[in-house]
Amino acid sequence: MSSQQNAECCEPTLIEALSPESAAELARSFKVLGDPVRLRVLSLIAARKGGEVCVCDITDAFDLTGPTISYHLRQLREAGLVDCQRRGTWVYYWIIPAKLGLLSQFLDPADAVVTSEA
Amino acid sequence: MSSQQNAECCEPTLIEALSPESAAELARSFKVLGDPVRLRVLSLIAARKGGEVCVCDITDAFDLTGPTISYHLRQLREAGLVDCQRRGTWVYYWIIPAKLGLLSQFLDPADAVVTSEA
DNA sequence: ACCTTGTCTAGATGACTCTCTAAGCAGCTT
DNA sequence: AAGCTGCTTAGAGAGTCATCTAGACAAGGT
Repeated sequence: MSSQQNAECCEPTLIEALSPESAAELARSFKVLGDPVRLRVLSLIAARKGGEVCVCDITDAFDLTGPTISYHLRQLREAGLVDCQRRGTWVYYWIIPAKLGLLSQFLDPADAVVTSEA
Repeated sequence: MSSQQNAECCEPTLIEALSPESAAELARSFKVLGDPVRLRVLSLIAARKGGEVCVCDITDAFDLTGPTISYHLRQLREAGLVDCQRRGTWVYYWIIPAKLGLLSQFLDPADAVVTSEA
């Protein structure tokens, strides 16, 4: 948990030459976002008032088996996009906004950086 | 060309319940971003002064065959992330910023929307 | 102690992805 | 027109992914 590597020299953005290493790392995150089920799971969590959702609520929202939802949650977890905690019988998931913000800024560095005008 | 569907009712963001259709469409875009080669190609184009890059320059930057680069460029094209034009012998590619901005805002709606505090 | 319910892991399978080689088209140049 | 270079398409193969069923683990209730 809490392994955001934001302590590097600077976050990469699209308008800078991207090293193969940064590209590989970013691609891993975007690949996890590249599945409709995972996007809907993320959205379901993000839209929830308390910011937390029980796995059973997620499973109920899809026509998929428990193990399949569990698989997708693991992908999201390993990508650092969500984290979870067991509380008694149930396991609750929540979003890690910093990670999403990082990816967002990579795609649209205009927010953070003055783009290089010719 | 110029098929940005930004004329819909409103762009989806993470903090709103995401319809399966929107999820499928967004996932298609993120999936295309989920490859290190394609990210580096995008970055290479975005970082270029004039905003345009010839395919041969892209091919030179990778240890991959021409057809493989061509395959990735097609993925990017079909996702609406880049567009291209043949000029004489060479084909030039450029980025479609609006599409990237859309994806960026989806991930970090805080820029555009006041997030729902509990 | 046992059963029930919630969640995860293991293993299998069909589908898709990325890469290559071979071949094709487009446009120069001579 | 013949050949060369730049780029794309076609088809094949190795690897990866999403899904399932079966089984295991965890926690609570009786």
